[in-house]
Amino acid sequence: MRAEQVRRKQPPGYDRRCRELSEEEHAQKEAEGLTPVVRFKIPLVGQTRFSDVVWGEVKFENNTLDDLVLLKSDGYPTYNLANIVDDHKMEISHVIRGEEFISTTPHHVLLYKALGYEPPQFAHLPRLMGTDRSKLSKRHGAVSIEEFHKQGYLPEAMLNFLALLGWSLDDKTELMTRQELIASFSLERVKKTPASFNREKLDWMNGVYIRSLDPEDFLQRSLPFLERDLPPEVVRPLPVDYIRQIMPLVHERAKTLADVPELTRFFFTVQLDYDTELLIAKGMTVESTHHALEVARQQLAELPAFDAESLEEMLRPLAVELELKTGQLFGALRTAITGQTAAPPLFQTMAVLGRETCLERIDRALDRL
RNA sequence: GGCGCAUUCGUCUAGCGGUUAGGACACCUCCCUCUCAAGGAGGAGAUCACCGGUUCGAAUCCGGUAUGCGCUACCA
Repeated sequence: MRAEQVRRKQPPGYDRRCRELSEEEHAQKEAEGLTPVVRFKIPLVGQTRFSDVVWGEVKFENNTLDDLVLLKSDGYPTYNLANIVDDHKMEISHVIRGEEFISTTPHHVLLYKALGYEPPQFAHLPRLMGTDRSKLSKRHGAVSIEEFHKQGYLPEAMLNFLALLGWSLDDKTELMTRQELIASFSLERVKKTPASFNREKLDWMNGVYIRSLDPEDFLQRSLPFLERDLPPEVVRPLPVDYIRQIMPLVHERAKTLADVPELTRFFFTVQLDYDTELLIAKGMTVESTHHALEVARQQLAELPAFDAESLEEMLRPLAVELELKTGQLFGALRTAITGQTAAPPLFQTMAVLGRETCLERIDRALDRL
């Protein structure tokens, strides 16, 4: 019947053919072996209205409502019936659910009344959509909260971000703690328009929350990600005391906890893999780079204390001595020592890595040139 | 097809009759600076989907159009 209606471009739905069966007709159908369902006889005229915290006063014409099934042919109640009875028995005061239920709400209201129940307060929330305005689904952008956790997002950042989907406090407040959220959230300020996920903004917000973590907390939360994502050749268990020295160097550089392994990888791997070209800073040649690294290597080997401060006190004058810009000398050293052109501050990085490792890496860079 | 809802900078949004249409992300410039970040200071970016109407005055109220979305099960 349904297919037929669609084909004829008729509104699909129950045609009420059995709404007014007589006793005889009823008996006859049963004699034919038909197992009936029980439907809700919706009033044919008038309108049903209810007030929704988000939607305001909502009004539906009764003649657009169809006679929904209350009891299935197997005798079990449908969701629509069970839902109402259950909510009533549980003394539910507020029904807060997705906007897609707004259309069936008048049926529910009518049912509450038919059963002599007092309808609860309704609040229909806007749907969440993907960045491209498409519906969020498992195969399209949407991920479970566990998935976000795996991707390195902090629970407190997620809570803050999610709260802002479909709701806002005012025209400027964005960052709110859990307590502030609890204190200021209100259904009245929830909007009807579908909210959509802005991943870039989530990344930014997560970064804000990561930076607000105290060092030890950041370390503890990062550990599982390091265990999971650092290359397999890095020996486990990971040296926590060593990591404790590394973490402050990448703390403000991580947008997610999942970034941490990538940002710190060179602290753990023995073999650095990089393009030799990267050693040669702008305005320099193979020769000048080789010379600079050689002199630096020699002085580093003799430096009394290998800490960040001493390193800086030694390397800055060296740049002048070599007639190089600091960026040129430091750039060459950075690539030699980290294998990257973008990395945490050089002196602190060197201090954490230690003299032996730094010298080895410079030697290896010299071999390449 | 029917019913309902929505449409404001690139993006997420504030706004509920009178605002220079506010904020955030992203972007650009400058400062800081050994790179990258972070931080600071600026900048650009919106004829408020379109067409009418009401009003002294409309992003805000009312029609219509367009587009998008939801619902339209013997599923929950």
